[in-house]
Amino acid sequence: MSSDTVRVRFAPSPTGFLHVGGLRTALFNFLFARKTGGKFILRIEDTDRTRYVEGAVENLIKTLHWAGLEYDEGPIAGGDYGPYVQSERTDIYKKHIEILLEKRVAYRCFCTPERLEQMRKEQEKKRLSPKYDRRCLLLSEKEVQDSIASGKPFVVRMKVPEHVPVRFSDIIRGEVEFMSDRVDDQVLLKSDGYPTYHLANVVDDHLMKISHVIRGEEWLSSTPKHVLLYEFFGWELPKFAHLPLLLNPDRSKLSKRQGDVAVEDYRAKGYLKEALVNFIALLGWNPGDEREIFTLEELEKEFSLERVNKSGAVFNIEKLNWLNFQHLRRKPDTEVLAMLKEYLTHSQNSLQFTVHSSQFDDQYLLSVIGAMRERVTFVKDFVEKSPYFFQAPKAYDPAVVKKRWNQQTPEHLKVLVDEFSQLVSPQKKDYEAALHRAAESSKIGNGGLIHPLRLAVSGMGEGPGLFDIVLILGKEETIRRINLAIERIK
RNA sequence: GGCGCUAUCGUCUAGUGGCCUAGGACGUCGCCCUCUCAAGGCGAAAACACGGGUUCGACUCCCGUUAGCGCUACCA
Repeated sequence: MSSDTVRVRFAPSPTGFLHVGGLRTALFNFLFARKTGGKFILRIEDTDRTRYVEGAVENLIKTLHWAGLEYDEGPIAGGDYGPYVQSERTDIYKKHIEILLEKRVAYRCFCTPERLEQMRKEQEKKRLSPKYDRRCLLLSEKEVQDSIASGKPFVVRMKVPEHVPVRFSDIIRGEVEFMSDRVDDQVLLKSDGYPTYHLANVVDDHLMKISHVIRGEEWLSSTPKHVLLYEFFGWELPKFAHLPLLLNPDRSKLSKRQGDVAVEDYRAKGYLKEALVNFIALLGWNPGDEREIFTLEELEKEFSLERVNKSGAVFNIEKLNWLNFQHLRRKPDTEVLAMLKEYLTHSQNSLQFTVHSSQFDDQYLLSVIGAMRERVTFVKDFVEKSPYFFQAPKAYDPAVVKKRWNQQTPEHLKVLVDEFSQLVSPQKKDYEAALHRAAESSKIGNGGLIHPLRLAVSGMGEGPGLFDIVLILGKEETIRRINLAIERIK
């Protein structure tokens, strides 16, 4: 490229949902663009009509937007180098195929898929690496013209030069070299008139003035084909950076079967975009110091390709959970409140809220958030880990009953109810003092009352400070629950 | 099979020849705090794949072995 402006692209093919590996590739491209003041471009690689999925493009854009990775040029948004959807650029590819044909660095191939398959089988039998045998390269000009005239379907293949080293420099991996003999005469234009990835990719990257090709490591092996194509056209090579793969816990390439791979899945499970972005940024990249928690804005400032690793990284859900916890904790109350309300309205059906009718005012929810903040990883945990703030206990944890509840407990709690009943607009310290008085008059330790009370109001043996719970629930509800527990726990 | 890439605690990683008796984080375990559970604090167990070189000196450089992964389509 003549200018030194950084232009990078994320070029997914719309075959379904956005894969977390794809999001990572998109993120690194985005961060590199932001860091260098360059442009981040979205290009849709939909040249395989058989794999096209309805709505996939919209979903891709939606998911990228959710993650905060806004593109500067691309479908819908537009830009000076469009269209950004490859299926709308077929004329461009055809024009470039003509150039290659003209230069004799590409040729038409009339071989049928059946013959190709047969050929491959035989090569495999002889333990040769499968490679097109160049039969159609031997066709005379007349034979070619006749075949075209007779309407025989054909593809266009690149003519790979024999026995020359193909070298390129990868920002992450250094110098990489392949011998051209190992490179197949790759199909560039399919018989349906659509280009293959290899052609479309090179043509578009050049035409869109892409300065850095940042993509997954699975593309490293086909890069020689691309390098050759740039040479054929006489174009300057972009810089390459092949990112390490994301792996399953068993170190195979990240896939379904072993968990969720769609960004949508994580979003649906309640993961914050901040956590997911932070997590995948750390998969293959690190700042060089000991910081772990990053916002997207911080990543934009810190990122560099030089600090990207070479080896694959296992997608470790435990750390993602921890990051979700960290990012959730850092959110202001008002934001958490909005998320909690959103969650509550969507889960109304499965829960029967019995506290304070079915509506919880902001003040109430805010106090629940304050009490549970240190104890939740997901927004849903506010309800799942402390359901007692939303409904009276339906059952009492048997293990806790066994440990904290004895024959005298109901008597002691009755004394406590008396003490609580006399309180007027009690504060936390008032409940505490009342409990102390009740314990004293029953001649038991505070713990003998605290634990049963916790069980009575929450049904479980864990949670925020007991007096925080009682204060949040309020005097009436607390007394109601104590009486309920006395009736129900035997 | 061929070609290519990779190789530090279970996992993510720091480390660019002496600072390494290898640092941090997640997870695990223990202790402290404490009405419980968390959070927090403190601490523990836990790694340089192997073998050769190069060098006064290798986790770091080179070679080989092994292992893992990727590619090997008219898919991207």
